[in-house]
Amino acid sequence: MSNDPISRIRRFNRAVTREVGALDNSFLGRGRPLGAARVLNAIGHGHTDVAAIRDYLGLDSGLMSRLLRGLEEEGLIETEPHSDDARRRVASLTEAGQREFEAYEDLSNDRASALLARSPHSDALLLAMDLVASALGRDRISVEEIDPRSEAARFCLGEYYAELGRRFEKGFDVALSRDPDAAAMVRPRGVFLVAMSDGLAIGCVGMKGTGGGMAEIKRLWVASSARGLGIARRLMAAAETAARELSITTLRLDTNSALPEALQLYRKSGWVEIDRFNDDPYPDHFFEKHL
Amino acid sequence: MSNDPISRIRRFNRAVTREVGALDNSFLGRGRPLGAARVLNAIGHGHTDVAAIRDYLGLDSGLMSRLLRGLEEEGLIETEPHSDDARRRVASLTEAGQREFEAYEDLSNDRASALLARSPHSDALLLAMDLVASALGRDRISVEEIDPRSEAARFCLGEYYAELGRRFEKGFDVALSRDPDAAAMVRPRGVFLVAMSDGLAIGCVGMKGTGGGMAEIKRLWVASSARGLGIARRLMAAAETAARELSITTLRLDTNSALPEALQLYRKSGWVEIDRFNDDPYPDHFFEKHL
DNA sequence: CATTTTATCTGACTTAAGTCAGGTAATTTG
DNA sequence: CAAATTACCTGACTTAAGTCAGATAAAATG
Repeated sequence: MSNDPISRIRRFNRAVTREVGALDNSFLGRGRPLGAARVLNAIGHGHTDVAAIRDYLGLDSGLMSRLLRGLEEEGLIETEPHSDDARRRVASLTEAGQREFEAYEDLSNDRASALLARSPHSDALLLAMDLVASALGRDRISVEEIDPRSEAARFCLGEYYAELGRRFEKGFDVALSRDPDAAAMVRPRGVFLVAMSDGLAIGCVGMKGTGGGMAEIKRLWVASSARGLGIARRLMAAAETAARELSITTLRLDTNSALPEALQLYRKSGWVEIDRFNDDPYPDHFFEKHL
Repeated sequence: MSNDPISRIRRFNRAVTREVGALDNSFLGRGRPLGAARVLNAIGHGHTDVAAIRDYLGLDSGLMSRLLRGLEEEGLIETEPHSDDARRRVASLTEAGQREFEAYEDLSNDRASALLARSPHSDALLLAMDLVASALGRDRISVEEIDPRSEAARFCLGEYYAELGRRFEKGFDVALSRDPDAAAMVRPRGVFLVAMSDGLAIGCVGMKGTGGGMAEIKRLWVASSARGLGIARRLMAAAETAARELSITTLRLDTNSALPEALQLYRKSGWVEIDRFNDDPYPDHFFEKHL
């Protein structure tokens, strides 16, 4: 009765509603009703099209219109007709609006810092929060193509190397491995894909063109807090789609038996094991797939 | 920028606000404003005193009064003066009110089940939710004395034995250990204490009187999702307080080196290591503390 | 026992949020 | 190019939520 799954979820909801309730109040305390603050926030976060904001916040068009007029009168935003379609309007922050938006952001950040500061074992708490957020937001996880030298990509690679270091008995040193240079993972030679969940990178995969209709899959990683959501499968599928677009007909990859989930995924999705095709010291399994 | 702790907490808040927002709507859909539904719920959950409800929900006394009249007119609740103090009023559910309250409970349970059903790896998700709920609710964790044969106590003991099974190389079989009989952990011979966090038992400790001003500390356990919150320390402190009340002057306990956190706690809190005092096959360390 | 305090109630108000029926101007469609 | 559609705006309305100043009756206080 007190420890069954449903009670545990409801307990979680109660605990979090309290906390989030307190966090929602950060919208207050600046002398502006919640509706107006939400619109200001939406604009600050890049929702400029009035219809997009209305849709995002689920507002009636009449209410939306009034909220926009209110923010305009406060001198926080400006609106102008859309350049392509004069019926539509686009909103943007004025300088004062930008400052006000940042003040709200600071309030939210302060709440988050305060929560962190009063939590011991904050690493475990953050991991648990990541897991919950990824599970709740699983329908909104997207796979995006980014530059392998970008911040999100470097974050993923750092986590990937750290994971290998933990998994391999003798650790992992990037310098000893054949580090694929980033330029080979940019179109038209290859691609680098990340899985994004509400702004956080939770997985990645690289495809490195090697010439002659061939490419190698590298750096497949999924955050431990996001496993079991089918993300590796989605990343691999997206990589194969990109490969076809780039007229690549044969994909190869190497991996290690310390990564059994990866081995299982490859075997289940049409890859066939082949002989060693490089002298990298880490891998002990080699696969190939014809597209 | 996208993977720092503060961003991760804010991502968690966004994800959970969506979910909880959807859950809050379970209060709607029954043709009753949120305020009235919250009061009905509070009464259903045992807050009968009007002042207590007002305090719990943070409502103005005027508003509270009107909400109560509304629920009374709907035939869902009844109020009567408090028997000790006729200024105060106590509210209770009518039969119709009880049914309505249960309908709300069912809606909440359904939402929770739906979340569970669409989540793979629900064990990991539930553990993460427990951890977050315990961390957010750490200020509301209480230590309570309960019967060692009650459901909450048996849940704790089950988790404790499972934990020993995982920690000990050769597993753990209760039958081989000197299972303290429950009667020895009830006043006046001893006590059994649990740590409760918003309705969930997250830790326990037993004290078993052995006669002659002596007692043994048994079954100290804290849920993995609630470690680092100082719960073991609070449980032990509460057990010592209870021991003094029961005129016990010497406490003893046995433990195992596979439980290093426990060993460290005992050493830091005034326990001294002594020679083996029983022939139980599991323990390899023995401690004593004079009160 | 008169005074003060406490718990609740009532009436008069305000604000926020949302709904709905037109209205206007730009754009799309047949 | 007339008719329909679309995007947004405006005015009139409703509901929910909350605030505040007394009113009332019971209980506590000196």
